[in-house]
Amino acid sequence: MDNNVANFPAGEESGNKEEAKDVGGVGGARLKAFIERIERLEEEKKELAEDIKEIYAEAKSTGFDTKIMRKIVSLRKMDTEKRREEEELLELYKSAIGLA
Amino acid sequence: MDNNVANFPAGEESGNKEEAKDVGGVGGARLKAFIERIERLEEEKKELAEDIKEIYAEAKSTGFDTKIMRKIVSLRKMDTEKRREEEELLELYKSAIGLA
Amino acid sequence: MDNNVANFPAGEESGNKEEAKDVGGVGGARLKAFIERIERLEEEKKELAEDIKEIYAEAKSTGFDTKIMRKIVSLRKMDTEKRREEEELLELYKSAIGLA
Amino acid sequence: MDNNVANFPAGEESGNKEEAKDVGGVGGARLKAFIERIERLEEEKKELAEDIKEIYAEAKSTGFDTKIMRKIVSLRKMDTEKRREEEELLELYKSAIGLA
DNA sequence: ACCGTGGTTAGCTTTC
DNA sequence: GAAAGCTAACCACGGT
Repeated sequence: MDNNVANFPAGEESGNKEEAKDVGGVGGARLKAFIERIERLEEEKKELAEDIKEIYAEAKSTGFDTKIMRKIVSLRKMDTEKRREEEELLELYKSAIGLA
Repeated sequence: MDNNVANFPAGEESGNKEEAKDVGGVGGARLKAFIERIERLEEEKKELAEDIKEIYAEAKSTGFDTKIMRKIVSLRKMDTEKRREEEELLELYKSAIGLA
Repeated sequence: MDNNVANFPAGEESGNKEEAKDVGGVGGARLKAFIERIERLEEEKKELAEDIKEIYAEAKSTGFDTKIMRKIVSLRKMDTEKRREEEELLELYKSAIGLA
Repeated sequence: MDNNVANFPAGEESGNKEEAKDVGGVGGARLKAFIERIERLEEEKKELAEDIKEIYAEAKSTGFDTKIMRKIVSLRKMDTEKRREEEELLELYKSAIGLA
């Protein structure tokens, strides 16, 4: 068994092998679509990262200490995560004692 | 309201240091605004990361090998970056010879 | 002898470059020493990881739910880290207002 | 007082479920012991990681390129693992032909 | 027994 | 040049 739909270099279009997994055919098209969607999202992600950087820069030019700001953001994130995990733990307890 | 790490202990308002950053005053409000903007963007960033994960999952369930896909995306990104750097270099050349 | 990835191709011993990092000479010996120290420590680290695994296994065979245990450990670690970060933040504040 | 995540909400002590895991009773003590053993080991693990970092730092200050060093360590590890797997395979062969 | 998921770790990038 | 945060590969575990 192999899921080699994604096999590439693929010279000739012909069905030179019954194992040929649609290289360059519709599978290739689908793959391309997937990859382009991913790339688009990664592009957006990168832009957000840059926006964040800019905010820090702006804050800094306003006189704030970015190191402190980062620490604050980090602590608040930890709070959030902690609460989330505590809720998960509670769920876990409940299912452990058959209260799920 | 909840965990206001961003609310300051804020001792004396006085300018005990000419670099004093307006602790607890209007500066606190501005800081809070900055931090919330940052948190919002980080939230969006996280969502995008999840979207990307989902696409990989979808592709996988279609039969594609995600490890290969990741490699492809990575390679294409390198191409992009390389091209971008080459263009920057070209700009540099142009400005160097007064064609900016 | 076996896998001497750390043994250098090392051509001429000569100082053909004043930046030369002593390739194949005494530098090689020092490098080897560094690498072996690292490998030893990584080995110990690996053993600790295995010990931890064993404890979880033992706990599991005693009837505990390891998933819950892992969550507890994780939460307690977060507490520790949070406290540490809060102290750092305090220091940061102090130095920011010139009380360092 | 500190963060006793490990203390249980612990409702009825009774065996309200035959699957009940002794919540809050002697099981709690055992659990606590397990968790503390784990935390101790993880602490040691962390210290080793720091030691390793220091060695890299020291090597760097001696003029070595840590990036290269990391690659070497990684390659040697692969060698080691490969050899180990080959030996396992050999053992397998031996037992297969009754030479175990 | 395998797959999928989540956690861990190491390496890279960027900041100070 | 050192330190930290972010990202991406890796691995181990639990569930099906």
